[in-house]
This record gives sequence, structure tokens and C-alpha cells, in this order.
Amino acid sequence: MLTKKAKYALTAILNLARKHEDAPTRISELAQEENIPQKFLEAILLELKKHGFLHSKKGKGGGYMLRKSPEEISMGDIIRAIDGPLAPVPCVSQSAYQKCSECKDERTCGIRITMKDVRDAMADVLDNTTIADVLRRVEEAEKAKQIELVKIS
Amino acid sequence: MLTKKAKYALTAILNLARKHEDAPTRISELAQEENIPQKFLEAILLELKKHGFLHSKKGKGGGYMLRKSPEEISMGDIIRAIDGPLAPVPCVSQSAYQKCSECKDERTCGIRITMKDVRDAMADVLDNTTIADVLRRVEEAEKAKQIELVKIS
DNA sequence: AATTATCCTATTGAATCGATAGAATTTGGG
DNA sequence: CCCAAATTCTATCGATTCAATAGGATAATT
Ligand code: FES
Ligand code: FES
Repeated sequence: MLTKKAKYALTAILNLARKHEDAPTRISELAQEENIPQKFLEAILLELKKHGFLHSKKGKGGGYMLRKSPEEISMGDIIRAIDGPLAPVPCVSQSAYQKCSECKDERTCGIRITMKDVRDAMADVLDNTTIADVLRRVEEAEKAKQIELVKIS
Repeated sequence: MLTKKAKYALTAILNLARKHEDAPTRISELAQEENIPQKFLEAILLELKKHGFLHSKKGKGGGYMLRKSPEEISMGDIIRAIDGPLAPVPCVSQSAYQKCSECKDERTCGIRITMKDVRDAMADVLDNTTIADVLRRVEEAEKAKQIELVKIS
């Protein structure tokens, strides 16, 4: 399961990407718009900044804005930064490999063999879906919704 | 991440499937062979039994054995039974759907759109990999390992 | 009856999750 | 230069989950 923290992080970045302005957005504004506890969001944005996704400006007229373009940020990047590796077991993680203490032989471990496939399938989706991709699909969905509404009325 | 509990469950079922005998296997034996804390394994096996994967026999000569054949048990079945739904967000779970309280509209939620793809990719692997499949692949890996060893010597 | 095993209930310590409090720091404007 | 507005930092909190253990109750075989 995604933690709420990661979900909030994705929500915040998607929000900032949709704005796509030069003017920074205040934490308080972001928190209100997306229904995220402000103090919690504070910590999350700071962490995202430290990972290089955002940059910030203090004082009056300050706030957060994207550092990279939406095409350069993948969903996998953000989730890894906040929740850690995607892999279901540490021995198949590309970004944070660790030996499984309880398994005798990595090469012949059935769990590892299967979980490698799972990790690859997840990474294939998450590393090839950028924030820009998501925004496009959201727009499509919004259009489809409008058409539905017109049909009903 | 898989919990240790789920990992132990998979290990135990793979062990029982490899034996594939009519004679039941004792918890103590299983715990020793796979380096699993015995009392913890007790609880896990009981849970697997309640989910219909195993059946047990009490008293002398007793122990656990598979209830279904290795071809009938998928990795996904076991993981869902122990760790719960595969889906990264509740709104895309097939087995345990729940609305996301914090999202405004499910149809136009970018996180949902992406996570649906992730869930499907994971389920595609885990629901189409049976215990029998895993055992086959482990055997192949063991043969490959033997060949390696011969080459080196 | 004795032995061998699973079954059940309860509890524990540690870690993680989700969130909050309060003060420090930086920046821009008057 | 001072004030207000914003981020930044430190610290702590309660609740839940994770991983494991303890101790006895129950059932089946010999
Ligand atoms: S070696 Fe990592 S799961 Fe077995
Ligand atoms: S509706 Fe489930 S993630 Fe948004």
C-alpha cells in the first residue's frame, strides 16, 4: 500500500504541475486545495525539495514550485523518494539492493524469482509514467466526464 | 514490501509442495528446515489452514499438509490471504474495494488512473504464477547452478 | 494414561505511520 | 530598519502494525 505521505506527495506535485506557473504556491493554499493537513504537508514538501523535485522561496510572495518539468518526473521517482524501494523483497530492488538474511541461496529462491517479475512489472509502469502523462490522462478523463454529464442532462 | 509473515507463509507452502507426500509435516520440522521462529510459524500455518490452503492432523504422526494441489494455488492467493489486497490504493482493489476518502472524484483522479495499471501489472504476475510454476523454475535454477559448479571445478 | 502434536488466547517490544506544536530563519515591503 | 509573511527546523505524540513469545487447552495416537 502507498502511505498517505506518498499519496499527499503525488497530489501536491500533480497540483503544482497543473499550475505550471512561475509564481510559487503557498503551503497553506496547497493544503486547502487538496485537503491535506498543513503541518504534515510542510514536512512532505521539504522532503520533496531535498530530493530535488521542488524549489522554494521564503517570505512574502514565497512558496513552492516545480524544479524539474513534468516530463522529467516519473511517478516511480516520487514514490521511491517518499516510501522507499518498490521491490516487494530487498533482494530484487535495483535502487536499494539488500541480501535476504533468511534465504539460503538467492539464485534458487522461488520467492525471489517471482518477486523479481513483480518488481519489474511495477517499475515498468511507474518509471514510464511521468507527471505529464498523468496530467494528460486526467484531462482526457475530465473531458469524458463532461460528455457524460451532457448526455444525462 | 512483503511482510515477513507472508514470506514465511510462501516459504512454508513451497516446502510442503516440494514434499508432495501424504505424510504430514510437523511444525517443528518445517520451522527448523526454513529457519522460521516456530511459534510464529504456528500462527501462520493456522491462518493458512483457515484460508483453505492446508489441512492438519493432530497428535502423534500429525502435522500439516497441502489441501489443494500446487497447480491450484497462486502466489497472489497466499499474499492476499496474509498481507491483504495487492492494490497500492484501496480504490483499485478487485478483492477489497474501498473508496478513497481524500480524493474528490474517482474517475478523474490521476493517482487512481496510474495505480490501476500498477495493480493490474502485479496481479497479472501473481495470479498467473502457481506454486507449481515456482517449483519448476526453482528446479531449473538448481540445475543451472549445478552446471555452474561443474564448470568451476 | 502418556505422549505427541495442533489449537487458542494473550501479551510484549519495537518500529512505522500520521499528525501536531512551537520556535527559528529568511525574505520582501513599507 | 522593522514588520509581516512565508519556509525551515526540532521534537514529540498517539495509534497502529509488525514480529515474536508465553502458556495453556485440546485432540489423536499408541
Ligand atoms: S533471496 Fe530474497 S526472497 Fe529469497
Ligand atoms: S480515488 Fe483512489 S487514489 Fe484517488
